[in-house]
Amino acid sequence: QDRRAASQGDYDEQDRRVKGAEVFVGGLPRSATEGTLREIFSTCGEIVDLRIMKDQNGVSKGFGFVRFAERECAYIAKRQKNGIELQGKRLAVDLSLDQDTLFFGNLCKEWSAEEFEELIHKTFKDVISVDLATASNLDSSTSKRRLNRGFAFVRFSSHGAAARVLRIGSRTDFMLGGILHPAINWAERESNVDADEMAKIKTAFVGNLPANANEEYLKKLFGHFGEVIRVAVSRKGQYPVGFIHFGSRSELDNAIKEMDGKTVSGPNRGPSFKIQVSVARPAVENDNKRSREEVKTRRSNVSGGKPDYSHGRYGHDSVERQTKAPRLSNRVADVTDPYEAALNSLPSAVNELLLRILRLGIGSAYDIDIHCIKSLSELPESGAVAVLNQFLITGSDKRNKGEYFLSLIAKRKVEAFGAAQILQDTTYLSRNSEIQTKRYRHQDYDYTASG
DNA sequence: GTTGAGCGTT
Repeated sequence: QDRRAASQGDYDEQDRRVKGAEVFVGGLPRSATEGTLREIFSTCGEIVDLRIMKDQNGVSKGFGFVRFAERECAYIAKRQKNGIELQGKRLAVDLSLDQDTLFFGNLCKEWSAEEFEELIHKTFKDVISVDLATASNLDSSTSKRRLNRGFAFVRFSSHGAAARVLRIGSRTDFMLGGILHPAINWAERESNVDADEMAKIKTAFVGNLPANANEEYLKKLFGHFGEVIRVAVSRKGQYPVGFIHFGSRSELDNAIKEMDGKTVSGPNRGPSFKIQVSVARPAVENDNKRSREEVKTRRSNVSGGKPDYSHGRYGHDSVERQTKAPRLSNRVADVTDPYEAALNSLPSAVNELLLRILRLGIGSAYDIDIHCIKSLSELPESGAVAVLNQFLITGSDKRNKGEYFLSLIAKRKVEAFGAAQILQDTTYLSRNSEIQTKRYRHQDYDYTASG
């Protein structure tokens, strides 16, 4: 047990060291194994972790990840291996997105940013940053204490650290600050569902069910938590999953608290299993039936607008999401206005985000002046999107918004510049040969250990 | 061909 604790600690150390050192490998032939990957990439530097993603049946999905001991190795891997052929297929090698940020929803709106940050630091380790969505001017009419918007983004020192928190935090008894069960997810995997809507969800998602679980069985299990309006079992996947519609949110919260992670006996006193209960994801509304025009009007009439779950740190939000996102503006473009022209010259995703910030009053055209926009346009689209998302969340309570906006841009530019330097730096080639001759003991880390 | 688990029907 001590050894396990120690190795967990080492793992965290390792995690931190190798940040940014992972490559994504796409275009793998189905037959390629992890051994194949290792063979290919071991010439780039020391590999500390590598995996090929597979479906439930263990069939390769055709892509994988290789994590190196050093960041430089990832660049080398990209240079050396991107586009090479493997069994007739062209490999795609790029720096991995290496997600390390979690979305926290269903938070207590009374928490101040400071309180929440402290709470997060007390509850989890390896926290890098905490961004609680603060109120924009939505509630400016009320004189009472400013409420937060009920969601936050928390960044961790590594994917592994974030994944552990996701595991722990989506479990059971897990109550943040002892009072609520937060909705935790990977930050950029979420769609455009607003936090208020999320808090209204009264449906439980029930997972890890045995194959013979049915509606009746679930009804018996969950009936006494309150009013059960409807129970549904879906058998689309290889195991069934359940949905329990409760009469109120508190009944749902209680059911999660009591049931998630519990060992229960299966249907007809079948073998027992660990049931998993969580807040269901919001049902996807199908916009197809509704005309685009209707959507536009409906959305633009919502005063204040709604927060967006997509953190967009990497600015490559799915096209699907982009097309679903409310198309802004009944604005009449005035092309003679240089400010308007600068706005229009931005990529559409950037333009929309910026318009949203202006519309929500998180920043004004006075704060985000034409200089800011020019500076923003010098960033790659993904960087600009990231800056705007960051501003969207943290900008509203900043004193000098224009300065803050520019500082976010500057940070991005330094990052971009730094990366370019690394790529052009020839010294890493000689370092590479050093790395190759060094022999490290490869350690297998226990991903399943739950701190 | 960007994961890390799983999310449907009235």
